[in-house]
Amino acid sequence: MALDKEETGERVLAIAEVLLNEGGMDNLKARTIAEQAGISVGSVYNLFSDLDGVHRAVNMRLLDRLGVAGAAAMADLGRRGITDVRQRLMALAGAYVRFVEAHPGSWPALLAFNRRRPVLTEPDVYEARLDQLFEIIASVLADGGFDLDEDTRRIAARTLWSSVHGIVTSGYAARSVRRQADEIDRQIAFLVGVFIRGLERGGTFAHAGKTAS
Amino acid sequence: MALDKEETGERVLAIAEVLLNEGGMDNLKARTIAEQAGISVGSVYNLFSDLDGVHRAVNMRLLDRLGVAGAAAMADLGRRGITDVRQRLMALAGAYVRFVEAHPGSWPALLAFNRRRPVLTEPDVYEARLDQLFEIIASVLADGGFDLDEDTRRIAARTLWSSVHGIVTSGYAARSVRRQADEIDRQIAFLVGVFIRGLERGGTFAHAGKTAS
DNA sequence: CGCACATCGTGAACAGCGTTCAAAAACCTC
DNA sequence: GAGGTTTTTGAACGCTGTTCACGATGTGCG
Repeated sequence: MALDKEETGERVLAIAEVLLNEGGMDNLKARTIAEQAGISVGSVYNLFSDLDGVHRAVNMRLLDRLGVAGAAAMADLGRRGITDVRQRLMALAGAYVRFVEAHPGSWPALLAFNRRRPVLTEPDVYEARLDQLFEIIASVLADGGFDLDEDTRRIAARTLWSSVHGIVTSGYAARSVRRQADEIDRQIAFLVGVFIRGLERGGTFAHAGKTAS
Repeated sequence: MALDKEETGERVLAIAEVLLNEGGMDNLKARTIAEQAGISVGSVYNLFSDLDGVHRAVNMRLLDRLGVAGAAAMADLGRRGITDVRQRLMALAGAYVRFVEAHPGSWPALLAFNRRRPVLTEPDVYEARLDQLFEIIASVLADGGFDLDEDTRRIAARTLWSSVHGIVTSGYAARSVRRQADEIDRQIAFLVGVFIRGLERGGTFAHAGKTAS
């Protein structure tokens, strides 16, 4: 008819993302996509192998957008001449919080998706996009004058990311909706504060992970 | 027949947990439960309102077991006369890691379940069980000689929990299966180390969560 | 014991889902 | 326009959660 294959694919992805965002994973239905895109069910399976394929593609877009958000937050601070480590880390965390808030259904769906398909979905692509974020965090830490070797910086960056991620996801699974934002902000501020203080003290962090048997 | 209602319910829950643990949420099917429990599909709906109801009940058992695991880890250390904060926090984190490893399907299913049903499932019961864990962490912090007021201790405990939780969940969604355990252990050790150092420095942690607009 | 009533277990039936695939339509190429 | 190729279609299949009339099973009472 009018649109070529790629264009229709983009439209399907846009529709799929809205569906995911509004109703979570359960809301991503082949028939709904087809109807809203003005194509038949079969055509959806012509463009993508699976509904999982559609979901994967949406997830890629989300990860890209998250990377852009993080880089933009850093660029913004750079433009304003802010180099304070705390402010930069808080800005990154804030960018993540805003990103999650802007994607209330599709981001949880991404997390649930990864949980459902353990390692079957080549994680290379996923991890590559996440590495971009780790790089940003690591570079902030590198500029903080903490005297960390590269390996420690790598662990520190990933630990920070995982922690913020945990705070946000635990926070949104918590009780009242009103207190969520407050609780998340406080925990993030606390985490960043403690983290910076801890790093400033220097010393080695290489302790074996083994715990009581 | 032979078993009374409650007993059959327990059997259903045991079967449901095995199903969840082996195949995740998708593996919890009414017909499978009925077949394995030797009852009819309708009877499942007689014992529980929904499949969600079954899942909720399984989740309660999991949370109880997690609480027991945490308390047991503390009791073990107490029995051995270990009062070092680092060791106690590492033991708690280790207990959580082992718990997640022991429930490779049902624990992710619990997390995904909470994500799917935002606040509809009265969170009171969930939160009450989690509060038990926060209490344990907070009491460890209280014994650490950190000079924290109660509110700060509360935030610190929840932040620690959320962070460890984030590390574990991010870790198991990562690339190679072999490196997962190592990466998780290293991040946890790093987090606990930095946290303790940061707390030891004292000072106030009350910074507004507001970031760059 | 017999009868009425309540309770409970049953599985066929329904609506909805992801996915497939023979056929139809559309599109090329000569 | 004919012949061949590609794309689109939607009916059909097997599976899912959930329901509900029906029959079985218990329970209380005269």
